[in-house]
Amino acid sequence: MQQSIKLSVDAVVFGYESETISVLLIRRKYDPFKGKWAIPGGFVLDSESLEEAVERELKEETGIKINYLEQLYTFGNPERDPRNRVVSVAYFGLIKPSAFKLAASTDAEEAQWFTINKLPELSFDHAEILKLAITRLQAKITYEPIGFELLDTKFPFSDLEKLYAAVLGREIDRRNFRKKMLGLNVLDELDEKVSKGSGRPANLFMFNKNRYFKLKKEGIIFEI
Amino acid sequence: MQQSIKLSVDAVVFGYESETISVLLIRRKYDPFKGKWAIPGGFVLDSESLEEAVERELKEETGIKINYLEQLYTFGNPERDPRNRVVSVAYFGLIKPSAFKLAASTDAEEAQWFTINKLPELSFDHAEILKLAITRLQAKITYEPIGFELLDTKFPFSDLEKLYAAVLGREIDRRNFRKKMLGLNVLDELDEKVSKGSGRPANLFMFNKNRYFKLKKEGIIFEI
DNA sequence: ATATATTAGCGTAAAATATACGCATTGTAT
DNA sequence: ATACAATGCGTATATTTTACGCTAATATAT
Repeated sequence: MQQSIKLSVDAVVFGYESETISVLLIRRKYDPFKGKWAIPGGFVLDSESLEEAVERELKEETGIKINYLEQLYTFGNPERDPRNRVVSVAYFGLIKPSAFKLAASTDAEEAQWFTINKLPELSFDHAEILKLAITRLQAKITYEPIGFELLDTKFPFSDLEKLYAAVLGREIDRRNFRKKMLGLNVLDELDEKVSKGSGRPANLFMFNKNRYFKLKKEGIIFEI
Repeated sequence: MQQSIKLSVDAVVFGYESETISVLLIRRKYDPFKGKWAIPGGFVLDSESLEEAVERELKEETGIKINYLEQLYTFGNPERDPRNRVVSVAYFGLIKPSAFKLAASTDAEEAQWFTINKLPELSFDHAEILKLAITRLQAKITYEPIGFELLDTKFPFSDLEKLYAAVLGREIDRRNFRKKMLGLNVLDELDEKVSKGSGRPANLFMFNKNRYFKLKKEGIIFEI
C-alpha cells in the first residue's frame, strides 16, 4: 500500500484576561496562506507522540508553555489543504495569564491574541476548528473543572464567576453560582484578601486538585 | 520534511440484541496479531475522507452498512503498532438488528459479535479504544437520541427501556423513564400493537427525527 | 467626617425536576 | 375461570434549581 497522507497537529489555545476569552493565532510565514492568520500547528515527527508534537510546535511558534491540553477532533477532508493531503489532529488548550504576557512579547508580529468575537479571516479549515473548540470549551467547563487552568493559582471568587460568564456568553447569578461552586468542595478558601479598586475586598480561593480527584473517584461529579 | 507515518481508521460497532450490547470484532488474517481478534479497520486511501474509509473497511471486512457513525478519538502513541508508526482515527458506530443477521452470516469465521462483558483478548491498543467507546456510548445516549439507531424503526416502549438499562448497566424505573422519554416529545405512538409471549400487548413507537431537529433548533435538549 | 457607590457574601422562599412507589389494565397460559 | 405477566397511568415526597432580598466591607466623592 502506498499512502502519501501527511499528518499534522493544530492547537486552539484559549486565554482569559480582562473578562474576555482570547485565542492565540500565528501569521503564516510560508505558502499556502502565506501572511494569513492560522491556528498554531505543524507536522508530526515520526518518533513523537501527538501531544509531544503539539507542545513542540507551540513552543516553536509562540513560546508558550501549555497548562491544559486535550484532543479536540481530527480533520480529514481530502480538500482541506489545497496542495497535499493533510490530516490534522486538532487539540484545544488553556493557559494562565502569567504565561500570557510571555507569549505576546516573544514575537508580536507572528503570534497574537484575538478576542473570540473579533477574529480575522483564517487559513485552511481553521475557522471550523476554532468554532468546534469554542463549543467544546463551553460544554466542558460545565462538567470538568478546567476553568481554573485559565485563572491564577489564587483568585477571588468573582474572577471565577466572570470567567464562566465570559465563556458561556451569558449572565450568571452570583449567589447561586457561589453556592453551587462552593458546594462542590473543591475550593480552598485562603486567609488572604485582595482589594482591586472600590468595594469590599475579596477572599482568595484555590482549586484543590487532590480533593477533586478524590471526589471524582467516589463518583461525585463536578457540574455547574 | 520526510514523514513515514501511516494513517488508519478503526470502527467500534455496537449492536443490541436480546437485552445485551455487543461489539463487532474481526479475526486478523495477517501479521501483526495474525489470528487474533481486533476492531475492524484499515488504512485510509489518499483520495477518500476518513468517514468514507471507515465505511469502506466495514463493508469489506464485515459486510455491514452502518446506521450511525461518529468520530471517537485519534490514537497516536508511537508504540501502538509494533512494526510501523500507525496513527489511527477511531470511530464508533451503531447498527440496527436488521443489519445484524446480515453481518453474522457473511463470514462467521472472520466477523463475530461479542457481548461487551465477554470480550476476547484484543490486538494493538484495541482494548483501550473499546473501553473509551463504551464510556462514550454510555455518556452520549443520555444527551443525544442515538439509542434509536440500535432498535428497529418501530419498537415497543419496553425495548427502549431495556436498551437503556443494558447500555448504562443499571436498572431503570420503568414509569419514570417513560414519563421522561415521552415528555421529550420525539416519539410518535402508533396504532399498532405487538404481543410477545405473555402479558399485555404493547403499543409501538417510532422516533420522529424531524421533530427532534426542530426542538433542538429551539434550544430544547434531549436528556435522559 | 459623612454620605454614597461598589463589590463581596449569606440566606430564604418558590418553582421545577427527579425519585419512589401503588395500582388498574389488557392480554396470554393453564 | 383463574393465575400470571407485562403495559400503562397517577400521586406523594425529596431534591435541585431559580429568583431575589439583605447585610458587610471598603473606596471615593462631597
